[in-house]
Amino acid sequence: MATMTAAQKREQARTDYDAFLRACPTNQLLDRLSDKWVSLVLAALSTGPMRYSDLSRKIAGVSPKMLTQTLRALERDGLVTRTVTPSVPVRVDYELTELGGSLAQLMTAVKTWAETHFDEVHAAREQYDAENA
Amino acid sequence: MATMTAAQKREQARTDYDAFLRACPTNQLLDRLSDKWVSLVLAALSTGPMRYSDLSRKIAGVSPKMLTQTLRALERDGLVTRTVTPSVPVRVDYELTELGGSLAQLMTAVKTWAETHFDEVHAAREQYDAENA
DNA sequence: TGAGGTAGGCACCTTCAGGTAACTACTTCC
DNA sequence: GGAAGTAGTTACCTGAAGGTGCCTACCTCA
Repeated sequence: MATMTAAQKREQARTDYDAFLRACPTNQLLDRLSDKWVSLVLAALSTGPMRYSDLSRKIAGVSPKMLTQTLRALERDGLVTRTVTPSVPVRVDYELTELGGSLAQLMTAVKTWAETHFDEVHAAREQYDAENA
Repeated sequence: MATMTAAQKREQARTDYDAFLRACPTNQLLDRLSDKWVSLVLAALSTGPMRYSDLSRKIAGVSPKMLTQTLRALERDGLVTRTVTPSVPVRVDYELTELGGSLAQLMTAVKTWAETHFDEVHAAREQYDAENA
């Protein structure tokens, strides 16, 4: 029948919306940026190329698993390059591509916003918390 | 003793870094933006004020729980205002503040980047997947 | 000779964010 | 009179992300 319960309609809408979101480039990029480690790796590499172990030291606290996973994802998206030098202890260098560099600039814009407006957000929070004591 | 195993040093570094990240305004903002529903609510409200039920319809698929949670967080950070009109079915309007508007503009910058570079990212992915077949 | 570095891979395990369902209290529409 | 809307709240539950530990294989330094 043509009639659906509200729950059924919501379910249908949810499925459609999920598909829409997965196809949306903005959403996909946000998924990338939102990754805790992606932003840190981008920031670390923005000063120049780095080796795997340099990264793991600079980004203290990252597990080898997540570092590898993050780097692979960035490499797949063409944001970093991975260069293997087959010397005796193998040496692997990671470097931002031009595309990766432009994304890092975007991150800088976010950073700038955060720094200039942080006081306002902080003040709003204190006020809100005080009012809803 | 002054000597620590590598694992202990990693653990220590992780704890320190976590504290550092929680204090970092950029990271806090990224946590906000990275929230799936926050970005959608911001986008929805950028066209003008909306009622609770309008939002839940426009952002199809959001559960009432998450919508409330998201709106409360945004209100707390001073990014949206919540106005209750005590008419007979109570009416609640949500609207972006000036601060929220500036954040929405930042989101627009992200959107623009995503749209202009999506093809490059997509091409890089296809190439990567082809090479690592 | 064994401890640590270099660049990860693999499998298990836990946690918690977010979804689901049910409820409020009052109203209007069919 | 019951179904649906308005604006949520509360309790419960699951799935997937991410952390931990253990492994390779070769090298160097003390």
